[in-house]
Amino acid sequence: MGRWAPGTRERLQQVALELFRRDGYDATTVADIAGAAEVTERTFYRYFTDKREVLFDGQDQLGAAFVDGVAGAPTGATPMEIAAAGLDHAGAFFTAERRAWSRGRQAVIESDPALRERELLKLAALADRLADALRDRGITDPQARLCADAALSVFRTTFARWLADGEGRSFGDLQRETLSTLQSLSAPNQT
Amino acid sequence: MGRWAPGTRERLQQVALELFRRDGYDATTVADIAGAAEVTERTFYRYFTDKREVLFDGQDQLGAAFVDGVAGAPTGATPMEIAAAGLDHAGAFFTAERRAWSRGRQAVIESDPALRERELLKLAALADRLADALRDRGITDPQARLCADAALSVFRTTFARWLADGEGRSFGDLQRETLSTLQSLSAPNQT
DNA sequence: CGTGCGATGTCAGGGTCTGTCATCACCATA
DNA sequence: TATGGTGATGACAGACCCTGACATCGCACG
Repeated sequence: MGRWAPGTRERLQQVALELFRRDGYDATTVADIAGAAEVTERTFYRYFTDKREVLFDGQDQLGAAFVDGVAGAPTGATPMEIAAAGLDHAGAFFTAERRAWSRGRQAVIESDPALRERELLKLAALADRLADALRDRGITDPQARLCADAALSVFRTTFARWLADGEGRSFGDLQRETLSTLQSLSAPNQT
Repeated sequence: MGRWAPGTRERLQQVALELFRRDGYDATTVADIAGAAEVTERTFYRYFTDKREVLFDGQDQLGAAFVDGVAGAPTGATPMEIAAAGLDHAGAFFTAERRAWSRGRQAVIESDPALRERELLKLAALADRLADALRDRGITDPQARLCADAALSVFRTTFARWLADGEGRSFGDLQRETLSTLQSLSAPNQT
């Protein structure tokens, strides 16, 4: 391996987030980020395919958590229960310490349509992985996709609630609550 | 209104789709599209904010159909039934005659990640409109969002099945089938 | 016939992203 | 110590995307 200043990737990510928060995503050029991280613009593009991609990195672990949770679900469970096991397993990522950082990052993402677009693509990729894992559990195709989409919807909703929550409730608790809300959609509308 | 050759917008859209299919999205430049439509590149950007946007136009009508369907749903229905009314109403757009054109367009979209990204954004916007319509029907917020997402998942799945279907089944029939599949996700996994 | 207006053309320029080649630090080996 | 290989980085050049600013042209209206 090369022996240059290690952590170039992490430095770029950190600096990018700071600049985006301070000056806005659009007003920050890739040259700005690279300069602040003391590398060339060209080097930035060696680590990230995109200007946007610098904010979306490490979703692999989250996807793996989904898959692991699904694989570990008890046999004989309903499709939704299996997906719920994946959700529950992935929820461990969102600890109280990470919440402030997540909030800052999410504020940046929601400030620019291009970033929201990329976020949707990443979530779709997560849904694809989850659907694959469900198929491995014997769930056939229209069901696997619908179930994966529903699970990701629960995840997204929970994430938003977790960021907005002022009472320090845990991600897992919120997610179980959201999941039970989903189950009630075919019940008569509550007042 | 101006009196130049009318239909510039439509001409650009048609020409763009043809070029994308023939040469690929990435290999087609905006200058190519504009040239083929006999206008300037600058004019292209007066009609479409984006190179991608030329493929995504007229989703307003689809969103309006969702909203109308939701507004016309019977009172006392469950949230999911209300959303289903929106789905059913929107399904009328997808007639047998439009299927070949939809197939060609979808093939282009799926050929390039940037276009898939934009498609996801448009679908998310549809989900937002649907969620708003559900809130107007008195469905409160976590439910409205989950329900809208579930409905869009049904729509997406149905659309894919409709394009792939070789037996000429109608969009509406397929969508009702998909919807009932969704309802079965909390039932024991069928063999 | 002149004036106003809206669509288009023209031009300049910054930003994103890629290909290509040179350079440099480090490591292994003799 | 010297030498060569390897991988990360720098340095350009260039195509394409997209925008702002101003000029121009065709049509409508009085």
